[in-house]
Amino acid sequence: MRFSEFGLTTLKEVPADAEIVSHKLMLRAGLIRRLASGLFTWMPLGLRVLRKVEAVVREEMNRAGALELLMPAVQPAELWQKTGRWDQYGPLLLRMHDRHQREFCFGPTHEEVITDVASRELRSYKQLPVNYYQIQTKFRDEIRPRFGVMRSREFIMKDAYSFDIDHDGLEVSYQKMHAAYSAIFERLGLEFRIVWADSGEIGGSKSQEFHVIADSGEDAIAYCDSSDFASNIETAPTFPGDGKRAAATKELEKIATPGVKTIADLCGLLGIEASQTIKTLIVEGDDGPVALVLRGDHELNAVKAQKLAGVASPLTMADDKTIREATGSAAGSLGPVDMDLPVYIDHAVGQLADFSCGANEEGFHYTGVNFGRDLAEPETVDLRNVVAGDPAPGGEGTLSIARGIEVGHIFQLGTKYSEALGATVQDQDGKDRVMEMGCYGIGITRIVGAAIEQNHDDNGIIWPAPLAPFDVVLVPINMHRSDAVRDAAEALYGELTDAGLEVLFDDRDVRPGVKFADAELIGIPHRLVVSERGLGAGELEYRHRRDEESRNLKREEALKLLKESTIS
RNA sequence: CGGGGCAUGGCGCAGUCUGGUAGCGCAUCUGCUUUGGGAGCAGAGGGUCGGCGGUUCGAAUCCGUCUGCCCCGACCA
Repeated sequence: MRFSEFGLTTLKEVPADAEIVSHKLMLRAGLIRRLASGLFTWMPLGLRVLRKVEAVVREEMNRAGALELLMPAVQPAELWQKTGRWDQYGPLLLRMHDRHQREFCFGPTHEEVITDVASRELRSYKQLPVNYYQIQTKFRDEIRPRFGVMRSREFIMKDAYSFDIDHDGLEVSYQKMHAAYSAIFERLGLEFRIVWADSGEIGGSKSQEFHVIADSGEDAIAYCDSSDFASNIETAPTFPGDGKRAAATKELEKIATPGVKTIADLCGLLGIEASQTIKTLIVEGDDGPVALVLRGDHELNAVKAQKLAGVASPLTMADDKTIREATGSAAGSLGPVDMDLPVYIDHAVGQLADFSCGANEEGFHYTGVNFGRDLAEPETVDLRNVVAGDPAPGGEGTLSIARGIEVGHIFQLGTKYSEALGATVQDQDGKDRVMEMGCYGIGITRIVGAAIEQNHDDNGIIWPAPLAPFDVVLVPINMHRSDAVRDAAEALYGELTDAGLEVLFDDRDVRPGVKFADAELIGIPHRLVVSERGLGAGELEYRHRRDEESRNLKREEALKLLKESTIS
């Protein structure tokens, strides 16, 4: 491709709305342009990268025996009503009407449609197992689209769905996808981690996420430094303490704490650590409000809390009025002592002695609170997010926390959808059996952003070879004044292209600095410079995007190196 | 959806408080010079200042209202 014909516009300055580095670089390098909130056009350069991701995903899915098909993006409401998700999905689902006022949605995912397809297509256990996949545009009307392509409303997903006769079969299909996903992210050159996850809205039992490790990631993941345990922080468990609680040394004392509203206020006033305080949160419950009690320095885990008996799901914090009616006090002065509500106490709180908490009276707190004396001995539950240093499951090692970008997710769905939509096959005995399903997603567009988060420097993007929009950028110096340079560059362009390399030939009549800056910004792995100086010595200048320095190579050496390093 | 902020040539911003002929940088176009790390000089084009309504002799500026966008919280590939 000749740069002069490629229509690429790069930016020196970044639009003010870009927050994270991948978003900025994607705009500056001309990969994407924004149309509206959460909607992006993939410009020619960006589309080349997107196609590379798709190609790798497609190859590995095919290798794993999955069958590509393509379902409609627009789906009839009836299917969603049958599975109950028409009502459950809420505003995330983009709904619309056709001219006959029939209801449709723009598919945010395709469990309903694929299960309908499978129920019509699959008759016999002999047709199983089968795994259908597609690469397609989805739409989710996200509450808050952000970070460019990382969390857009319209995005491209590879979604796959497996059908098996029984759970053992599902396990096999699931493990195949586990292996295929690992192969995909390996090939894409990404540093990733597989973590246990909550299956959330989609439903089902077993579920794992594939995270690209990056500080800008929206998810926190907990992993063990001495075992292979890794989990989304949503589901990483905490454990009851060893029961060795310190003995009470202080008397219960009620003290005036005017104006104290937060844990930080309380610690400041009393000169104690947050870990010696507890906080009491009031949430909506099935039969009135419920109190959740955590150590002052810990965070509530919503996924865990909403699974507790009597707690409303999704988790909803009670409003001020409800709190006042239920406790007689305002948030900021709450505590479990003499609290007349169902109370759940976190494991870590059960380990405390001589702690401080609100007195359920505005402007007053207790200090020297102890279980077994001021409060009943607690039955504790797992309520909080793990923190670095917590013990890992299995009893060995401790947890560390990292940030991750979720680029893939695999689920064992079981029969939730096949049951609802009557997707059955006949087994060996001629009896109808509901098929066991798995579903497997990869965020194609998100991968592009995630790859940049992991591979960039101050000058721009550094594409891993399998994602690069071009293999080589060919930079002639002063080509428009030197016939020798022009001829040499044209010849190289032809030769490299004929050898099957994807070459970006920067034939623009601009100063060398501009070409170098653009080449680095858009992140082409190999750079070959043709200059009069080098030609005199029979040499070309080669530099890899990751190299510090360039080196001079004989023409034939350079060609050989390029041809060898880009064989895929 | 709750809380905060922003909206002025393609992009980044100033001007708004204190109403009086819309400005700067980048980008674009023309010419000359320059040519190994985002060139210099000279010139040019491009904005009904987000929409609507109001106050005023006069509104980018004041008031009202609507819309869009961004950031912080609950969702997910």
